[in-house]
Amino acid sequence: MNTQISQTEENYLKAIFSLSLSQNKAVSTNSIAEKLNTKASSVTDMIKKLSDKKWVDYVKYQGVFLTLEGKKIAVRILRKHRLWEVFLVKHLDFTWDEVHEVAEQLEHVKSEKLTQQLDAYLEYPTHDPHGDPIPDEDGNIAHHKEIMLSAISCNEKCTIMGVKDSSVAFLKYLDSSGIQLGTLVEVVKKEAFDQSMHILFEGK
Amino acid sequence: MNTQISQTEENYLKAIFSLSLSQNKAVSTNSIAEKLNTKASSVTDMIKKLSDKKWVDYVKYQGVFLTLEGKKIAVRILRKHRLWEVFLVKHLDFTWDEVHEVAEQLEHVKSEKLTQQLDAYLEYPTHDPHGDPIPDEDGNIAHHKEIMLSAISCNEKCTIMGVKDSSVAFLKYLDSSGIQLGTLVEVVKKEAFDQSMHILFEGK
DNA sequence: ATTAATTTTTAGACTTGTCTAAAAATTAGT
DNA sequence: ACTAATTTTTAGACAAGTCTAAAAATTAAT
Repeated sequence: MNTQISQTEENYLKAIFSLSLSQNKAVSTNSIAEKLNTKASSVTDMIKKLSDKKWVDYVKYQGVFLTLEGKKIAVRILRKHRLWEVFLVKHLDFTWDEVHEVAEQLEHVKSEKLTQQLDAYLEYPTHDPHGDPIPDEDGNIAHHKEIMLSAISCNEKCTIMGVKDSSVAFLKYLDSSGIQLGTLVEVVKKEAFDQSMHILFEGK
Repeated sequence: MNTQISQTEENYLKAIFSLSLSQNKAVSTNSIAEKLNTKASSVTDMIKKLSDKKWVDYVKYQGVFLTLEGKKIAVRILRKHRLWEVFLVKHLDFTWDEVHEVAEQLEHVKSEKLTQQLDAYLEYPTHDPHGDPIPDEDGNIAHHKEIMLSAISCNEKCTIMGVKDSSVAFLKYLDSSGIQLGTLVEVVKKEAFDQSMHILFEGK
């Protein structure tokens, strides 16, 4: 019996974890397939393996939930991913829109010591460059209740703590607009017809 | 046609490169199998693929040579491996006998920018923690002619620049003896019958 | 409550990388 | 030079992960 987890398995657990955060129902086969750019049939096959290994609870046609063990694994990978992102930005001059694909590779490197030492070296960061919280060694994730900018009403002020859409294009757009994490923003005007908004920050 | 190189292919090229350094004949199927802890039949299969991709010149029953392109790839991996080793020792408190297996994983991370920035961050190191030279961006490898300690005659002094046997056990033995890279050593006595030697350093 | 649309699963096939066992080629020994 | 030992290759099989096409189950719609 193969006792070592594969990168593919890790990616599935990570995807399932992330999908289960935004809902409290079982995660559907299709949503996983979409997230991982693969086919539903491939997902079904993999789900069976993950289920055999007791990392997900699976009921045919109903989708999956992560088990406690599955969640632990997913969080560990998330932790590594975000620590590496911090490293890349803080020490290797990466911009926040460049880190993702490299961190996707680095997160699979297996070494307890590496993760711990990296964490210490970075001085135990609590958030990654996108403002997302970094799980600690025991898997605890600090999360402050975030409010979508779109939910802010007129003339309110707030600080950008993180971004929901981490696509390279969107991050680049924010950069070019001069908006960074921590930027204080004020909603000035909202167009009723398309929900686009005019915001004010640092005088612009 | 698959244009991206796999980790397995990278490991084969690296193995072939390292084997071709210690000889100037074609690298044999068996020696590769031994190095990679696999079977000769698997090596034959892989060699055919590498040959199709023009990374090795292969003549049946004669073994392989790396092509220029194959050598380039191998050297790039070696460079990454050794840069990561420096990082692990310099910044993450790894000892030189711990770095190898982690570097084996990190060396496969694909990002030009990552390698370049890491190199810059480490201030362009020329040697890894074992004293082996780090290829530069163009693949040039600095090598000073090293002399085996066993070739030193009585009462001569020399400085340890690198180690040939990088096995964990041997490195730990050196550590526990207090011998490090750069240690000045003097050969005091050589036993004629088994070539074992008594050496003196820093008073011991 | 049946039919229609969608989602999920199964069945069979393909790729990568591996293995064992047997055949072919090379090298070594006398 | 001819047999023996070794090395290398071939043939066929297997595991992981993926795909397409078709079948089964679920959900939606009238």
